[in-house]
Amino acid sequence: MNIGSKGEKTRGDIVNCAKRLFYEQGYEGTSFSDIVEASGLYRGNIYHYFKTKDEILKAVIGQHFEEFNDLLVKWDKQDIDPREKLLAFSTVIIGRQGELVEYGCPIGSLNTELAKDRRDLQHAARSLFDLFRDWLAVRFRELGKGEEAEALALHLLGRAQGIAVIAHVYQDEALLKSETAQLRNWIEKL
Amino acid sequence: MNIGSKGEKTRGDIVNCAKRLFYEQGYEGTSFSDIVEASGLYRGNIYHYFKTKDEILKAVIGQHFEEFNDLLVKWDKQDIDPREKLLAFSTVIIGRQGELVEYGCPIGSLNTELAKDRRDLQHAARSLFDLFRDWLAVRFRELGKGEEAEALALHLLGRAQGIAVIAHVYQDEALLKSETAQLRNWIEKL
DNA sequence: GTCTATATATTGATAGAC
DNA sequence: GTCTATCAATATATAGAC
Repeated sequence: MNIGSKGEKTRGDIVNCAKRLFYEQGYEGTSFSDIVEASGLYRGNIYHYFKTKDEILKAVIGQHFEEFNDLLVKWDKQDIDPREKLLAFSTVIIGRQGELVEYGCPIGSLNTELAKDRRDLQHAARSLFDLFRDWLAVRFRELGKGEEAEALALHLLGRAQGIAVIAHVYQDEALLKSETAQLRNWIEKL
Repeated sequence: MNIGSKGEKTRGDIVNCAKRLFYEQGYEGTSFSDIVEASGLYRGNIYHYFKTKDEILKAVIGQHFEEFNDLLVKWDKQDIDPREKLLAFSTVIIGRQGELVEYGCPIGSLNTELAKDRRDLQHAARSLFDLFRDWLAVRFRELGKGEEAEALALHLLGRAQGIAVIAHVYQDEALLKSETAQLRNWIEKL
């Protein structure tokens, strides 16, 4: 398949469509027919690009990974100190407030769903956590945290996940903001 | 239906069976046939007690509520100071370490799943969060936290959820323990 | 209250004409 | 690469004899 071909566009349309549906309805909660309807394509057409629904999910996870990675690379190119980068991370949480409150954290909720009964797919989804964990650990090392860096990265990830879960469960934007402010305060005092 | 009748036992068997399956496989991930097989009952027999699968889930949520409530009442009857009670709460998190690492927090993962596309059922599941939130708020008020009490209760709930998500995603008991120790430390310094 | 048989819709997936 | 038709399995749910 050539770059810029029609096929590549169609494939990308399928992935972006599925990415939104999986986020809003969950993976199991989204049927193949949902993807057919939302994309406006024909069933057979989608199966031409992806042999199974699982393959679509893997492509969706790859798409998430690319987007988040681009964001992290963008921050790294900016000449700001590590603490500012950590604060930028904490801001991502409330970046799309409405979406997070309505559908939860796209990474956390996907992993939580898949870890129940599709651990094979969860291993793929976990790569999204790894991406942030590794990036955060480097930032903490730059802050002089040395051996603590890895633990601090996981701690920060956990704090962010906890905030996302509670804000999602209670559909509460104010709670999301106040908890995020506390997290930013924790970063600033480090 | 009379107390102690055979029907009540059968009904209880169905609920306990479904409770375990919903926890281990998720609600959507558990089929009616799974409940039939695991309980050893006949399809029609189960439908005799519950009109729909949703009704089974509501009964399961009620069962969770009763068990957690009994636990909180038990703690309240013990003559220990509020801080000790908060520490007891933090210990519940690691109470069944293996289970939490393997299947996640039963309350959090259920709410996260249902919030995606079954918000009606999630409202029922949220009552489990409310149970702990209210109990924690009273404990913080007893600690003299006044108006902060409600926010502290939600903060602690979020911290616990974050720890559960990360420990579950990474299947890491050591992480669960170290993060819980940090949380206990936070409580002791309050 | 127990047990069997079946209805009906939806699922993910395939075959093959164009 | 597009489009239609359909498959086999599984889902929840129901009817009704015993």
